[in-house]
Amino acid sequence: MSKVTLKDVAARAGVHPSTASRALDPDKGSLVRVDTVERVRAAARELGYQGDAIASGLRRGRTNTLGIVVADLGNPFIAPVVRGIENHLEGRGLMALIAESRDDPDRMLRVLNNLAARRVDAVIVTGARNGDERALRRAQRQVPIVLAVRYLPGSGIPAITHDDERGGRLAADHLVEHGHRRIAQLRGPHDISSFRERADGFRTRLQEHDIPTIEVEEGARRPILEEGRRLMDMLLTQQGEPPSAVFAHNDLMAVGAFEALASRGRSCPGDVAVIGYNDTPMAAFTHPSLTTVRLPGYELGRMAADTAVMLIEDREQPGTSLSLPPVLVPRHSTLGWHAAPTPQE
Amino acid sequence: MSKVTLKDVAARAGVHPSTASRALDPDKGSLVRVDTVERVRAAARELGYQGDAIASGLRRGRTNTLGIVVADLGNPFIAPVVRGIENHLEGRGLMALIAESRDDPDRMLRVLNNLAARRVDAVIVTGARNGDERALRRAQRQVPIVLAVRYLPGSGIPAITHDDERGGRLAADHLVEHGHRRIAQLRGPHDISSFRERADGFRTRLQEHDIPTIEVEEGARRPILEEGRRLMDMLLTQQGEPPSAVFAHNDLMAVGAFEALASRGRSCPGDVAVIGYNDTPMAAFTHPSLTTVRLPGYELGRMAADTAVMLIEDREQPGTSLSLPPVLVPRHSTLGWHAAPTPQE
DNA sequence: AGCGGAGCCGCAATCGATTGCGCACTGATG
DNA sequence: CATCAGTGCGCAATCGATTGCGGCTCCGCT
Repeated sequence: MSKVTLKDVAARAGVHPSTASRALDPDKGSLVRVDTVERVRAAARELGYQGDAIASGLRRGRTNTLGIVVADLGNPFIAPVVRGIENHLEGRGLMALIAESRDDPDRMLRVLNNLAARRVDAVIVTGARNGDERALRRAQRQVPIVLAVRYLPGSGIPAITHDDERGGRLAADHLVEHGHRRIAQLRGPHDISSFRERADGFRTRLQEHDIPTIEVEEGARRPILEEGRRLMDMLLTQQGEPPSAVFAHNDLMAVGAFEALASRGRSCPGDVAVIGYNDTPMAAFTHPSLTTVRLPGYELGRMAADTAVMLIEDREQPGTSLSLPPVLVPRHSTLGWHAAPTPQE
Repeated sequence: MSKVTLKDVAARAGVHPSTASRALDPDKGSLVRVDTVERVRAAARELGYQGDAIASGLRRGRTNTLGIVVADLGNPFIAPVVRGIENHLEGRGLMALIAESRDDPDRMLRVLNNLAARRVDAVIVTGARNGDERALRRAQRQVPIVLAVRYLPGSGIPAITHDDERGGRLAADHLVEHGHRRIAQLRGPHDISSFRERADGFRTRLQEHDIPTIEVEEGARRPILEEGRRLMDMLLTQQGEPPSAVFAHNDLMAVGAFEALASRGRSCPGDVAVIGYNDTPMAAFTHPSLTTVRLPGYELGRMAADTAVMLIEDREQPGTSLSLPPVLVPRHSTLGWHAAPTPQE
C-alpha cells in the first residue's frame, strides 16, 4: 500500500509542500519557476505520487463527484442515460456516484442524504415521483439538483425530459400517413405523467386529422405485457369492426398485442398494424420487428450532465429545463413484410 | 446551503466537538453518558446537522465507497450485476462509484488511477481483459480489487465469475438430449476467457457423447450480430451436410444465425436448432423464442460485493474466487413450435 | 478523611492538500 | 549604495472529523 504524500514529493524535490502543490496544479503552474516545476514533477513521477482527492476535496469544498439516483437499475432505458452522463463527465475530471431509489420515497430521502453527506457537487435524479418532492426540496438546499426523464410540475427544479406528447403525435402521424383511419390506443396507467402525455398527444393529433381515437380502458400497472394482450383482445372481440392500427404505450404492451393477434388468427401488420414506444432493445428482434418511438436516452443523459455542470460552476443560476424530441423508428409492424424499413442504428 | 459542522452541534449541546463526535458515533456511544448523548443528538437534529463524509474519510482512511468498473454500460448483462452489488452495499453504509472502461486498457488505467485517488475502499472490475493486467496489478498495490464476470488466469486476483465451461456443457447436453448428432458452435473471440471456456465445455461434453464438434473460424469482436450471421452462413454453404443444431456463443450471434437461416430459406428449429447464451432480455421475444443459457448476474454482483467487503475488513486476506452455475432456459428455438417451453421467469 | 479506580470528557494532534500572507532574494534604477 | 519593483517560495492556518492521551469528577471503601 503506497503512502506517498505531497510532503514526500516536496522533500524529494527539496521544496516546501506548498510549492509542490502549486507546481503540480496545472492552473497554478505559472506561480512557480519552470525548472522547479520540472523538479517536482520528476519527484512525483519517481515516487509514484497519487494525489489524494479526499484531502483536496476537504480543503477546496469540491469533490468533483456527481451523484446519480435512478429509480430502477434494471430498466433498460436507464443504461444509455447513465452512459450519456458518464460520457459528459469524462474528461472533466468528474465521476459519478450511483444509487437506486427503487421508486420508494423513503429510500429516496436516505439516498439523497447520503449523497449530500458525501458532498457531491450536484445530483441528477432520474425517475422522480411526486412523493419524492419533499426529499428533493430538502436536498436542494444543500446541493444543486437536476431531474432527468421525469419532472415535477411546478417544482421549479430544472429537468431534462423527453417530449412524450410529441412522441404520441409522431405515432399518430405515422399511422395516418400509412392510410389508417380506424385507430386505437392501448393506454398505460394514467397516473404516470409520461403515459398521460403520449395519450394526449396521440389523441389530439388524430383529432387534427379528423380521426376519432378508439379508446379502451386504461392498462393496469403490471404485468404490462399481459395488459397489452388483454386490451388488444378486448378490441378484437368487441362489437363492430376492429381497428386497423393500434398505438401501444410501450413495447412490451405491443408484444402483448402481437400475442393477442396471433391467438385470434389475425396477422400483423396485415390485419392490424402495431406501433410501440421506447425502442427497447428487443423491438428490433420481435416478429414482426416493431415500429416504435425511440427516446433520446443518451442525449438526455448528456444534457442533464451538462446542466449539472453549469449549476456547479454557477450555483446562483436557475438552470434550464429542456425537453428532447423522440424519433420514430419504422420497422415491419407497420410497414408490411416487403417494404424495407429504414434502419435507424 | 447549510454549513452546520460538528463544532456547531457541540456548541449548542455545550460539549466539546470530540465528545459530540463520540456521541454521534453508534460504535462509541457507550463512551459518553446517556444524557449527554441525548443532548448532542437533539442539538444535531435541531440544527439539521449532516456529517461530512469527506472529512471523516480523510481522518479514518476509509471512504465507505466502492468503485465499480464496467466494460460497457450498454451491455444488458451488466445491469443485474451492478444491481446485485448496490443491493449488497445498501445497509452497510457503502456507495458505489461507477466508471466505464470501454474495453480500452488505457482508459482502464486512467479509471483505476482515478478511483485510487478518490481512496475508494475496494474496486470491483467487471469485464477485465488480458491487456488490463498491468493496470490491475498496479492498482492492486493501492486498493483491494475483485474481478467479476471475467477473470485473469494466473493473476491471483480474486474473481467471481460464472462457470462458462459448465454453461457450454449444459448447452451440449440439451442438444444431445434432443437427438442432435451433427452439431456446430459459433465461437466468440478466443482472447476472452469466457468465450474460450464455453467453447471448451461444449466440445469436451460432446466428446464424452462421442460426437465431434463442427468448428468454424472464430468470430471477430464486432459487430457480433453480423459475425453470427456470417459464421452461420459459412456452415450452410460449405461442403457436406449442414449441422442440425448450433450453439451460438451469445444471444446476438444466435439472432444473426436466425437471419442467415431465413435468408437461405432454412427454418429454425425445423432445419437447424439454435441455442444462445446469456439470456438477454430479447431472447424471449425473438422468432422463434431463443433457448439460451442464463447467467446469474444478480447473484454474481452480490458475491463480488461480499468478497470486496471482506477484503476491506481484512486486507491481508487473500480473497476467495468463486464460480457460479448458469441455468439452461429452454424455449422454442430448440424445442419446436408446439412443444411448450418451461418458463423460467 | 484519604485513597483508588472507573467513568466521562476536553485538549490538541492528526489526516493531506491548499492558499493568504509576507519574507527574501534578484536585478534594475537613481 | 540605497531603494523599489517583481518574482519565487516558505510559513502557518485551514477544511471538518476523529482519537490517543491525560485530567477531572465522583463514588465507594477503609
